[in-house]
Amino acid sequence: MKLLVIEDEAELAASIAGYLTDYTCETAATFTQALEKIEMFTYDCILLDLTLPGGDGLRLLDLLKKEKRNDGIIIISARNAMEDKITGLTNGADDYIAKPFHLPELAARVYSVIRRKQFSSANVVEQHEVKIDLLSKKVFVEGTEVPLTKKELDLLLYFIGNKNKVISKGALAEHLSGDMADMLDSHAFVYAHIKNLKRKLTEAGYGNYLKNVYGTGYKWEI
Amino acid sequence: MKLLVIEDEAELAASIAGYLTDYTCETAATFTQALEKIEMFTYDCILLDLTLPGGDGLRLLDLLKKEKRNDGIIIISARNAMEDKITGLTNGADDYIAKPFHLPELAARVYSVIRRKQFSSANVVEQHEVKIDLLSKKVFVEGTEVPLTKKELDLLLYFIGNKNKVISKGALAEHLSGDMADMLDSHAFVYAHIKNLKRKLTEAGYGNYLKNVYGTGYKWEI
DNA sequence: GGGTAACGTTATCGCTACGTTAACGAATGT
DNA sequence: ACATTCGTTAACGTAGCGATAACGTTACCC
Repeated sequence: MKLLVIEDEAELAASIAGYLTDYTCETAATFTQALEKIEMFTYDCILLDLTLPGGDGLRLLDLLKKEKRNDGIIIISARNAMEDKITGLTNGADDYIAKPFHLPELAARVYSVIRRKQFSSANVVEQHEVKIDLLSKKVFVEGTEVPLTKKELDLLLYFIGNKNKVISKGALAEHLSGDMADMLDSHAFVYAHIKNLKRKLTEAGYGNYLKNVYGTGYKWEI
Repeated sequence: MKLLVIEDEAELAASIAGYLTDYTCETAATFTQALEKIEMFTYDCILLDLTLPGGDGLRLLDLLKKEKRNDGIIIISARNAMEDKITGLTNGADDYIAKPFHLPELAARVYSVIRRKQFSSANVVEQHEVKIDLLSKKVFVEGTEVPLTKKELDLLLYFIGNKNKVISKGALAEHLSGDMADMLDSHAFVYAHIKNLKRKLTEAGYGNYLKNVYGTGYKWEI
């Protein structure tokens, strides 16, 4: 899996590349640099920062679509630039994430975009003894169905997409509620969903792979 | 059941193939590739994108009809290209779907085309204890007729064509009204038709296979 | 190593969003 | 004009959500 991170803030680009270790990440810091890479290679997913020095990021998007490329595209942009969001998505971007964002959140979106792209093989997600049918929204542990609520399934997919990485409670809260503000809030409700997810999985005979990291967050350790 | 997806956007072709798991899907990305496949094999249904690189999609349609082939044909084309729709249908296509479309919608049309072809004389769809005569638009459960309205029948066929897949209320609303905008609206009317369909089927002694998935949609689980 | 404070776990519960159902006026077709 | 069907509305039932509080754990400090 190959990713291209088009981002002029070197620090941010580096942390993204460092976080998404399941993928091979390349980076581009300027418009021309990005153009060169895009014309040279294809990527499974392209992270595109719209505020790019040396050219408008949307022009890159247009280019990709005009060439009928099927690289997945996730727009990265400043928090309140809502117009960008709309323009970006109608122009063919697959997803959008607002700065500042949290890396697990980004990872989940990248995972989701890539999964959507390969709809054929990935409408069933398998991880160890867990099988998730994304079309019927059913979850199986060793063949027996485990009924999960929407939020529990959301959590499970989030963890599987970020396996072996510690996710902060705040990031989880934000992902579940879809609300940026929840990053700062109490997060207490996350406990409830984590608890229920763990309980349902263990009751179905699945080992406890969802572990707490004291003072930091949770991780799905496989 | 064999399908041919003639579509140059690889991502879209993959999504279609991945969604229509009840059929064996082959894909063709160019005019010549499509031509080769068509001349080599016959298909139960051919999905034909008219905006095809390397030749006009309508020429493929003409070819199929000149050879008196009876592969079912569904035209895929850009949303507002209404002339295509008319030309396509008068030239012998069996159905038409506008881009961008939703996969359940496509599945329903594929299902419908194949059934129509397969039972061109009898024209009967059977699913479990449900029997649908598409010509007289009559529905039978274990031999006794169940009078359904147009929308209820439409719903039933939609669900049968997308069995075991969760369909969002929005997609159902859009399918029933034929209006893209209904994807976002209140969808309240969907409740009414679902309720009536369920009532009529259960009153006729049919098990309840139409299930709600909380916060997500409905599915026909068989 | 006890004490303590911060963090994590778990069960309970009211609230809200969602879904169900029935009734009715609007729209449609014959 | 009539009957049928459609989609809106409102009242009701329910599942899941997230807050709360009581209880366990972990880490840290002396």
